[in-house]
Amino acid sequence: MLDLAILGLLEEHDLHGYEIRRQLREHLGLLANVSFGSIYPALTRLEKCGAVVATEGQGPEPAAAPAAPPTGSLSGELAVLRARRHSPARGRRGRKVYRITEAGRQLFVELLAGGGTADDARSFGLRLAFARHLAPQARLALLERRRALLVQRLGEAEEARTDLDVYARSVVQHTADGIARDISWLDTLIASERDALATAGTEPVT
Amino acid sequence: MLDLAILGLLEEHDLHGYEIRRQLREHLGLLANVSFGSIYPALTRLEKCGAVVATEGQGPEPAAAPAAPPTGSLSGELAVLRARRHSPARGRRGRKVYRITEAGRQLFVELLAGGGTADDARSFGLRLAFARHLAPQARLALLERRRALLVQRLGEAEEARTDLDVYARSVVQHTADGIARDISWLDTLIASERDALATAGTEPVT
DNA sequence: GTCATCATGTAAGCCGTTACATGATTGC
DNA sequence: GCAATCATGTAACGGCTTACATGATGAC
Repeated sequence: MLDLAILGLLEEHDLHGYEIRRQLREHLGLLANVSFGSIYPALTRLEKCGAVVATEGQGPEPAAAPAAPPTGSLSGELAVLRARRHSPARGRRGRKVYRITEAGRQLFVELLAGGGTADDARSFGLRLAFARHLAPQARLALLERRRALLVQRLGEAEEARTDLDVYARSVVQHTADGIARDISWLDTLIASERDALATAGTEPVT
Repeated sequence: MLDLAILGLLEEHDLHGYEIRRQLREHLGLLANVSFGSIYPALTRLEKCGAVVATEGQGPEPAAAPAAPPTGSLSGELAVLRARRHSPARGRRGRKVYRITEAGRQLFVELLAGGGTADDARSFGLRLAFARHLAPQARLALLERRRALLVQRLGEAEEARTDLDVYARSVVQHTADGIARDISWLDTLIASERDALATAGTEPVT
């Protein structure tokens, strides 16, 4: 799951571990408190399996900065600014900057589409947050798979409507309501995906 | 966290491991899929530290069944029925039936009140589900602590309102809405707790 | 010169999972 | 006799956390 997040960030721009962590805490509310103890080993692992390469941060980092405007990714630009902020002097210790490879991109899409067996809400939220990188049909599939799962859960939750005291009942009820809410959220997302797909047929997107 | 759940169930009636698992899957939607691989080690651990004792399931289980009506716990009675259903012949292999001890009860209340550092939703849900066993003020404290935490989280989520594409934004937004919803749920619970406390002052409960 | 921040990493441990091994009882 | 269910346990592993160790850089 962390792998997915890391690859997702690297997909947009090269980063070093420390920065990855900050980005995670900052604009992905999910996966706040990930710690270095998770990130660095994950990066090492990803490097070992060829999904990323470490470019030793030498030179004035020719890859990330110069081509800033056309990326369309504001967060990318922010990251560059932040990275630059303190580095007129350059170098700044080891600072291993990682870049995603073609293999990494493949792995990313695979994880994104649901290859991993992870079923939890965080996992799904993360996938959806990066859904832009997914093909429209894959995106739709992701949403519908999740929807089906939640519908099933809701069914189970309702069938478990046994006795229970006030507090337990309240918890169960609130949880069930939450699932229902998630489902209708998914419904709107699915609808807009369908729309996009339909209009794409008649009027191709740029 | 599992300890808490186990102690909570044992608080109401003696059970063996297999049955504990079923009860968890059945009417606690949270903590479904807990597996034997977790439960048995947990029971062993709890036994070792004196929180529960294993009564070897000998004899016609004199503790659980005869005193059924006054428990007020419907789920308890169901469990007894289920346990009896297949056991006119008695014995049924080892079947270690566990009973909670005084020390266990203490540990339970401690865990329940929030001694453990666990901050996640499941942990809280579990605690609240067993909140009946908590003193009114402790219950209120639990709710308010949770509320405070969620308010803080919500603040962080809103401040992280950076760029982000449609999908990521939707996830963040949905998450934030969920937190807001949780908070207002807590508000109703807190209000009714306060009510109960206030009326208890003027008109003592039986 | 010293403190905060940036930056990378290792080690130990927790808490849970899956998969495996074992065996009794009951129903057909 | 055989399969399903009940019942208990062990072993290996996974993923993430905390705490620790290290060191460079820049601000004051």
